[in-house]
Amino acid sequence: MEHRIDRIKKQLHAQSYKLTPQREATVRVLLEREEDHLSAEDVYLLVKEKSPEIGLATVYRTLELLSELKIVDKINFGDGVSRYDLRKEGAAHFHHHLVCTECGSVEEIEEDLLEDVEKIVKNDWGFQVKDHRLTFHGICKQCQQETANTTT
Amino acid sequence: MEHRIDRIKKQLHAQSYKLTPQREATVRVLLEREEDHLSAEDVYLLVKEKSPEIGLATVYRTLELLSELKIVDKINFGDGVSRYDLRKEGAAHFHHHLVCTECGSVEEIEEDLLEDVEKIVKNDWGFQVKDHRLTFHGICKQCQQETANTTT
DNA sequence: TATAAAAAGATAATCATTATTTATAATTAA
DNA sequence: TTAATTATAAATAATGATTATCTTTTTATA
Ligand SMILES: [Mn+2]
Ligand SMILES: [Mn+2]
Ligand SMILES: [Zn+2]
Ligand SMILES: [Zn+2]
Repeated sequence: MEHRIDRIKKQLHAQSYKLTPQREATVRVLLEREEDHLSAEDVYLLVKEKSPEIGLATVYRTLELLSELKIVDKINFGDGVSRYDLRKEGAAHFHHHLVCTECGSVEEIEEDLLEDVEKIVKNDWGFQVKDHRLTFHGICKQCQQETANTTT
Repeated sequence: MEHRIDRIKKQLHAQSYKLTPQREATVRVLLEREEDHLSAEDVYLLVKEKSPEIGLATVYRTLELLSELKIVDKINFGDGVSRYDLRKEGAAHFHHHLVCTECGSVEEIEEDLLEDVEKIVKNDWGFQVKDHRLTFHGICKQCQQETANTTT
């Protein structure tokens, strides 16, 4: 945890931004809930638990800043709010998501899986890929099993 | 054009919805601007040119309905508005997009390209894929050339 | 034709996000 | 150190996309 915070601190300093107490509190929430996909409001409420004096606008500003620095990725699952997701340490690309249309669960895939596709995009379209967003919609393992059980 | 309209009419009827004049006008705009990625507001303004009496809420309702029937796909490029994209005829999955971070252009890829990835998702995660969203962010061919020209 | 249901129009309400304005904390120059 | 300068935060107003509501119109059905 402290190691990750230090790393992020350095990334901020490299662009001459400071890791203020409010920013640190926000980053800590993101680290603590790394496998979740929190909205700005979610982050705000969680930060408030430890730092009740923080303002919502500050959380928005911090998330915006962290997005610019590619420390977090902004993602949209189509439910009307943006969600913020810490980039995995040292990852060049954003990771992928499996969204279950039955139960709403979100699983993460850290493996790249797109090397071949990116080669095709490069060769056939002449497009130089910098990043990507890949989300699969479907039915998660658990929901499949539950359906199978109900049917039998 | 008329053929596509007929097809969509049947898809609506199959779910006991009607192709009202307002819905038809909306669908015609989507067909005429098939390679674009229009927001609800964009669609509204274009429909108004031919059918000035239509209301914005009706356009929203129609786009929502067409989304439910998988005639259009709702997509979000992170600029604060939802965009609506006609699904290619007979396509099982949504097509892919190349978004240029320099000029903002959006290219479409109709080829699937994800067969292998979906197999891995199925086998390794037990996730049954129903649909997907894949967007690459990067630099389009033209912008690359312009940069090259400027440099030389 | 009378009645019921579906859809549309008009517009108000909601709500996520952004902008603004004022206050506070950190840096820098004198 | 003290006085500017700058960066950041807090509070809150404004914006703008989307949704909800309420009334009217159109379409289907008895
Ligand atoms: Mn994630
Ligand atoms: Mn498209
Ligand atoms: Zn599930
Ligand atoms: Zn470009």
